[in-house]
Parts: sequence; C-alpha cells; structure tokens
Amino acid sequence: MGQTERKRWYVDACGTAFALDMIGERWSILIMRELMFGPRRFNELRADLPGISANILIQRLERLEELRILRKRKLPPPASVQAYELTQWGYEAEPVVQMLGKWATRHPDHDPTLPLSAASIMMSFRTMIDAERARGFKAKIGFRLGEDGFVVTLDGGEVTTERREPEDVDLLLTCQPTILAAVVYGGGPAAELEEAGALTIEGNRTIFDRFVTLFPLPEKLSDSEN
Amino acid sequence: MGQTERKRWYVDACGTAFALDMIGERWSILIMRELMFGPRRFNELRADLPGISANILIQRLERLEELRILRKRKLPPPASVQAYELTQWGYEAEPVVQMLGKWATRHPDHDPTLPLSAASIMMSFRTMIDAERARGFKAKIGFRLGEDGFVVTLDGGEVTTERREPEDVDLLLTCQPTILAAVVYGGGPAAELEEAGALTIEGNRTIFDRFVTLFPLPEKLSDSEN
DNA sequence: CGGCATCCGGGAAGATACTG
DNA sequence: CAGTATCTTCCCGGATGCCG
Repeated sequence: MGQTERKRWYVDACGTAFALDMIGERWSILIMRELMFGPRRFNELRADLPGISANILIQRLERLEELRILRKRKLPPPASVQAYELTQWGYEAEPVVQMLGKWATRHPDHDPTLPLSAASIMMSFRTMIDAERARGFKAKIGFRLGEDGFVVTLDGGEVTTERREPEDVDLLLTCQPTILAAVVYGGGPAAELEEAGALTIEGNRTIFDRFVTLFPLPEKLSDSEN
Repeated sequence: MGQTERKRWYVDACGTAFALDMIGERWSILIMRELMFGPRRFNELRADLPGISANILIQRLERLEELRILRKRKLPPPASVQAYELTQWGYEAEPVVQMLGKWATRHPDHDPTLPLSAASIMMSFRTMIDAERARGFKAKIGFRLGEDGFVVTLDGGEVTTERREPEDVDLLLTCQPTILAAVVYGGGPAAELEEAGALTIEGNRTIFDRFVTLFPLPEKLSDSEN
C-alpha cells in the first residue's frame, strides 16, 4: 500500500471532470506551464512558482509523473542533473493552458503588474499574437530574462519558441520578465526603461518597434455586458 | 467585513494563473459545464453534479456571480423561479471546458462508464464531432435524457444544441445519458438496448445509423509513447 | 422545495526546519 | 541542490436545521 489513494474525485464520465481529477489540484497546471518550453529542475520550478512549497511541488510532480504527463529525466552530460520534462501528451495540453489564460484576461481584475515567470511571458506571445498584424513579418528575436534565455522565431503569425541561449538573432532583448510584459502589454516606455538600465535592446530596432505592436490585449468586460 | 477574503491565490500576472484564481477551485468548472446550454436551478445543478454538497454549491455560485461568470435570474412567468445563467463571457469559456475534456480522454484511466449528466454528453457531441465524417450531413435530432430535453442540429460539422423539449425533429432518442454515451462512444448494441427498453428510437433510423458514427474517440496513449 | 447558515471531522495546502 | 519531516492552517464534504 505504498500508493497514496486519492479521496476526492469526481464520479463523472465527462472528460472535463476527468481532466480535473488529474490536474485540477492547486499548482498542477502552472507546473505544466513552466515545463512547456523544455525540462526544468526542481529548484527552477520552485523559483518560477512563487508561493509553492517544496512538499507540494514534490507531490504534484509525483502525481503528474504517475499520470504520464511528465517524466523525470537526467539531462545529458556534463550537466547530468535530474530534471522534469513533459511527455508528448503533456505538451499537447498547451492549448488548454493558453485558452484558460486568454479567456481570463478579459476580466477587469486581472493584474498584469504582478510578478511573472519567463515561461509565462513567452507563452503569452504564442497565445496573444495577432496573426493579422503579424502578416508578412519574419524575425528571430532573442531574450535574456533573468537567468533564462529564449529564441522566438516569428513567421506570419507562427510563433516558435526555444529555451536556449540567444545566438544569431535579429534582435536581442535583456530585461526582467515583468519589464517585458510592461513594454509589450502595457505600452511601457521602452526608451525610458532602456535609459534607466532596466531594458537592453540590441540589434534591429525596427523589428523591436513592430514586435511590441503584435500582441493586443483582449477587450475587458464592460459594465454593460450581460 | 461580510465578504470572505480568499487566503490562497497565485501571485502571478499570467492569465492562466488568474483563471485558476477565479475558477480553479473544486467544482467551479463543472458548474460552468452544466450551465453551458442555458439556465439551471439550484437543485438541478445539485442533481447533475454527483457528490457536491449544498454549501459548496452555494459558495461556488456566489463566487462565480461575483466574477460575472454567471448571474442569478428569475425565469419568466409562470415558472417564475430563480435560476443561474452564464453571462456572455461565461459562455465564452466553452472552448476551455471542451479542450480540457478532449485532452484528458486520451488517458487510459478515463472511465466512460461512470455516470454522466445530460449536459456532459451534449457537450461531448460539440467537442468530439469529426467534421470530415459529418460532411454533408444535415439533421435535427431530439433527445429526452431523463428529465432533460435537447434538440441538436447538425449541419456539416456544426453542432447547435438547445435545451428544450424536442419538436419537429428527424429523429428522437429517449434514454439515460449513460446509455447514449455507451451507444455513441462504446459501440453499445442499440438494437438490444432498444429491445430491453433502455433506449427508444423514433423517426429516421438512417439518420440514427449515421449519427452514431460521427464521434470517434481520440487514440489512447500507447505504452510506447514518451 | 429552494436557498442559506452553522458545526464538525478529515484531508489538502502552506510554512519552516532539517538532511543527504 | 533536491528533496523530507513536521506542524499548522485552511478548505472540502456531510449533516443538520432555519426560513420563506
């Protein structure tokens, strides 16, 4: 009887109910979000999920592994350290994570000034890009967000995101995730932030100017809306 | 200080995290599922959500109303009774509910023989229809599932669902939701079920024979799958 | 019957300290 | 760095009862 028996589950054949039996507990979906761009280590997850405690993180990781949403993996040498990585099926949950977010941001109480993980802002680009505005736009953009490097390839509304050190990019942005969110979603003053040292822009500034216009926020709910 | 303050929330600007702050608690999403085809009364919700207790249902309804996901409404006379109805924005969460379900049913442990609400099976038709197989198929199908009547209009992959008493339909099916699920998703023996009185088929049987082929289940995860 | 409050037990989540 | 162990707090679920 080494296995923990779950005491609370939905008695319901509906797939949605079963999804919530699997990943409806606190933190599970956010852990999946953090893994969407590749393997992460225990303490990286801990750092990117403010407020989670180690025992809860372990519990969730064990459960998600049991469900085959993720697996434990040794990263290749020389970094031969343990990490957690989504399975193919786990990666297929990306649209679920995206749509939850896209739907929720219409609520007036959503506060985009809260802290943000690097994976969150990278995911939001995939969620929020306006294909119309991005038509004909091709660019390879690098990001250094705290410790995390990303390369985003934009090609006509398609957003390809890799978690790796930026090389050979048209544009390289260095800042904290929250700063990037402020610039892209809040119309934050890029020039002033750059002046203040909170943002570094290297490479093609024309691409930068276009990039920051590609991600319109959905309209907030209006008072008149039923 | 009449208002209950939430003690546990995510400190996270990500829209997904905010969605989970709103509807991440137990039962919330299933309540929304039950309301997707129109207003429901308190005890109807209670009956369709096996295992929920009255105080929890009240708590969730209050929270969802506060968030403007649903509203309380008096149904028009003579049935002037109170009911709960999604707002426009609440209805817009349908794709989220659907994708959760569609993703989850690939897991081998999903058990489609559990009890099922009428709304669940109706929702599943919208989620699971194979547009290719339904090409060129037009039909209006009525359902009587326990107490609940529905009319489903199929038109080339489009599924329109109304919660109302079936009238002027090409085909009328009367059974329990679980029976319908067994026939459509489990290849259940319609003839035998009809013989046994668990299923009544009225109207055009050619439409019935085609209808039950339109909803292929996604492939289960294989052992080889990483 | 529909809606809501209150109490209680158990289990899940959170905080903190500790270990290999 | 990657987890355990322990203790506390809070949430969920069930029962009961009130009120219109």
